Amino acid sequence: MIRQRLRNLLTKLYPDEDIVIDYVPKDKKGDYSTNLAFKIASRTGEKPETVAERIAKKVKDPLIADTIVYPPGFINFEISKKFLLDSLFEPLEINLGNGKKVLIEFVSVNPTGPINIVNARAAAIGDSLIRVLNKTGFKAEAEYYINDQGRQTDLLAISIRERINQLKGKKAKIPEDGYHGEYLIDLAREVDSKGISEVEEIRRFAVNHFINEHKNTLKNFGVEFDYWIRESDVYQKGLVDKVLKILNEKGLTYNKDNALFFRATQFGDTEDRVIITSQKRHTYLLPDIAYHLDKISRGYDQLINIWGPDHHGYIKRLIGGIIALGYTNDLIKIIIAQEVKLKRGGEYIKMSKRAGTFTSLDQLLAEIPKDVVRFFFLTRSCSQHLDFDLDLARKQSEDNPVYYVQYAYARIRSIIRFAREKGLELPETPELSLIDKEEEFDLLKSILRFPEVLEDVVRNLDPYPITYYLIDLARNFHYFYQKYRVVGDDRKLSGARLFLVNKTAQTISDGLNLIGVSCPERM
RNA sequence: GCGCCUGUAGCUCAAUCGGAUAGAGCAACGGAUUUCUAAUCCGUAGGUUGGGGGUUCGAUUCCCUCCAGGCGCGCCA
Repeated sequence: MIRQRLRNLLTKLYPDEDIVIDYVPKDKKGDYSTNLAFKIASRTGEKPETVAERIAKKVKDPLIADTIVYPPGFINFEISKKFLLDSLFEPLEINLGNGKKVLIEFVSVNPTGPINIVNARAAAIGDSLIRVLNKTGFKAEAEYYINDQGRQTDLLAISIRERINQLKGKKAKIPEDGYHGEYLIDLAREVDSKGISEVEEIRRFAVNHFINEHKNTLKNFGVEFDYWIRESDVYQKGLVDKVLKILNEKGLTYNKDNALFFRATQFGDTEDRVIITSQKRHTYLLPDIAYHLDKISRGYDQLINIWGPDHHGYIKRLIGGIIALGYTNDLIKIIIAQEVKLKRGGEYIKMSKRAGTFTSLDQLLAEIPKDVVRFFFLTRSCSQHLDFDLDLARKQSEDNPVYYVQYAYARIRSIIRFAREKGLELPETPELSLIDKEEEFDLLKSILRFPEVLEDVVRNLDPYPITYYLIDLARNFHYFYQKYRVVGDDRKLSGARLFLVNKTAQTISDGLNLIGVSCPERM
């Protein structure tokens, strides 16, 4: 990684400085730059340019072909062409994780209805993060948590029972805070045909039904989980009682109004939280803390949860619970994936699973190709709101940038097939010194930035820069392709270029794979 | 009221930890193919980065304030 090498170089010279390496704008000389001179000058009171000149003289490495100081104090490094060309031979190996074990829990939709579009965004983000982490030396696993106990599944079962009554023409009333979606009618029919009528049994059947449905939907979306953990498992392991005992012993609970409160305010929450209601029912928080204790005891170095924005108020109390058990708060990191707003007919749709007004991922995938959806979700940072206009989705899908990227790949594969027809195979030892055009080097530099993009993704735990990177890489290829031929009369030059574009295709393929998008050989 | 997120070209969005003259795509207009895929490329046009103040050598980025929008604030999850 070139950026890292430059960083190490400067860190050796200035061990106390936090070295930041940036890219140089296209109209300036050089490839990478640092603002180090500004930082030092602001402390010493010198002119940044003077400091920059001094630093520039000290930095020497075969990697650097030239060092240019730009007023008012930027130091730009031009990377040696030989180094750039030699880098093409190196396989992509990035170790940022050192085998660190990471568990990402995401989607975790309640088994009370289909997966909706908002959940799908989290699925795209989480799955991509897993892939990137595993590519960069972490050992990352994906987990899906199922709330198969508690009030929501009670309401589900009762709602289904009432739908059955309705089907039979009996008097039926779905509870106001129950599930009113029409998707339960078919399920009610199925439950009834199996002769199931007791609420507890309905619950069990319905929960399993939705878990299977979620598995299938996610599989169609290209997302697979290593573990499916049920809330009931957490109870069976006795972890809920254990957590309750610990919290009680530490004096972190108290009784008030017939309910048991957890002293969440001691951990920065705005108020203490009920963990056992006056009806002697556990709130979600208690088994959830227990569930996280389970995760921790399975030996992970880092836990990551991806939640929707409606849960942000929940962060303090959960992390509070984890700290209360004696762990540090940096063990867990919670990513809030901002909302997806659905638009139809120019108007926003208010989505609610309980009211039954939402669009499911299955419905979306029936309309829009998976590749387009996944790419689209990752063109926004996690923290950005995202508008999904269903009317325009189809139209937008046609000129979606994902095709721009895939097309570059397909073009290259076509070139490679063409070369083979002409008797030109991909050389193992190409004469890369024949590469000398500006467009060729722009493409080459773009390829070499890939690991740096992954480094950014890991640092911010946000995969969206990959899509922008791939568009840029594809663009650099298309520019090159437009101006120069790969397969021509000069076999050595053709071989070198074939090597370069093949590396491009590999990088595109790697990148698309990291965001769960396919890579067609022909388009 | 409190908390979180957002406001950048006509539209959808970038701008990497505070860097250099704020960039792409779409839409509009004008061009490019005897040769490896035209789902491509070139050109033209498009901006008071919501307003104001502050910190800084430097602010789309950080702080304050105001305006506008979304979401959350339960003994539901």
